[in-house]
Amino acid sequence: MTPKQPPKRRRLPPTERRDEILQKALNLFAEHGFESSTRELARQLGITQPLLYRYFPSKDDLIREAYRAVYLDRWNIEWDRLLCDRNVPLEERLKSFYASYTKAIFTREWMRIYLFAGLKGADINRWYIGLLEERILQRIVKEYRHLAGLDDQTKPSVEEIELAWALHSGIFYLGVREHIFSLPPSEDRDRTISAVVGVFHNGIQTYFAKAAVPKPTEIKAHA
Amino acid sequence: MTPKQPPKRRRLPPTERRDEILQKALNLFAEHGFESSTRELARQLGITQPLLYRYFPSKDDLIREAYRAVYLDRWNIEWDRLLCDRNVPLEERLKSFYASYTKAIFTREWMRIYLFAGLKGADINRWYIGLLEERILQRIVKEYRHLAGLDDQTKPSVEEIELAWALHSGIFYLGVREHIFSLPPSEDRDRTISAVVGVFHNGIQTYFAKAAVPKPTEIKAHA
DNA sequence: GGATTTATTTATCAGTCGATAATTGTCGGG
DNA sequence: CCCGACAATTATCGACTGATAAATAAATCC
Repeated sequence: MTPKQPPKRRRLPPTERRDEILQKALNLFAEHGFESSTRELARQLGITQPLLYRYFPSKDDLIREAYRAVYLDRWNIEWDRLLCDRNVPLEERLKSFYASYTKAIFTREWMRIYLFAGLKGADINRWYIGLLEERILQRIVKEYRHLAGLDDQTKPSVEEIELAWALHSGIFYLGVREHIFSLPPSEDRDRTISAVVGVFHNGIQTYFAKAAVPKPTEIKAHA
Repeated sequence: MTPKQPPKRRRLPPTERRDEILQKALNLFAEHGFESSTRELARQLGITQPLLYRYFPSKDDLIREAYRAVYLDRWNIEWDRLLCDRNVPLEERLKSFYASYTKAIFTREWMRIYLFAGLKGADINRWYIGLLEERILQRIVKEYRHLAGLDDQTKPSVEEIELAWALHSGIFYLGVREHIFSLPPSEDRDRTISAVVGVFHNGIQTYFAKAAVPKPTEIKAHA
């Protein structure tokens, strides 16, 4: 037998302890918001509350680190490249992008911290939305303009971006329903995404067809 | 001159005071969440904190009243009737429904309390979503089935409801962007709604057309 | 106009919050 | 084996939380 009792104090290398704290803080913030107490956090970690202050100067710093872990570390730089690959049909590109995107962000931590931060007014949130518009939504519009035989270099109009937003939020809200409102998750998310993208794809082409170079008798479909 | 000073104590009839408190509580909860302190609430009302407890037995009761004011009092019973009126083209019905719906709920109070409540896990939230599915989303699906010449009596499939959800959230998220993420509001909301509904309308008809009674030469879509 | 009612205030309690200073105990290097 | 480094603890502060009981003052009634 090993009579050696586990020591009352578990002494860890600093980086390890720090990671442990951050991870648990992420869980806690996601579950109960940023007003979660440092004492509850310490309790769940099996440590004392003042120890937190050895690794994070203040609770606000801990919150900022939580933001970073959620927003920065989960953005896949492949996404916008994937959307541009014109060797693949656009509808298919969108389906696989949203399959990948939702796989990355449809977690309890990401979804809930994203909304808690939004309600709190954290400006990192507006920054993220800017990134989204620039890298994803504008790209989607440009690809559809190209598909419709329109100029795809000019900046998308406000209305076009709004349409891309509608597609995006239609899919994003699947995660909201699951993780914010605690409704049962979709049985087959990719299939749902497929259907939603499909409907959008058909509808948006009609939309752009109306705006296309008007030939008196016919409208060109696609190149 | 009227030398009569306003009395140090403003004595109000109970119902009036109660309404005043509830209204300010709504503002405060919407802005900073339900952890807003009763002292801050009293301060903004120009009264002392213990007075609140004469009108609401506890803070939780005050929160529940806030829910009620947001969820119950803003549901327009005309909405589902409006969606059924087959004298009006469906696309137009949807546009005017969403113009009316967003006019009712796109307020800072409604939007933010809705999401705060969701994150808190309030079950009144799931109840509201149930209402939405039953009265709005199912109705929309039925109307499109009817339009496509399909049976509109059978319960909508999961996928059909998901498509209605996608439309709904696409529009709902306009309010999220404005009131949760503090982005500038749409310049012309009704116009945006029009475009979104339009795209959906065109897309969904293609979707249902595929499911319609198949002509001999056509091939049925995804089996 | 004095008594009664009751809306409102003052005073206060027991917990909890984030944060700091001083103390303790575990581990690795000599 | 002991000692220094430092991870982790204990003790504590002042501010704030929701809530209660008792005192006060404004309106109403006779």
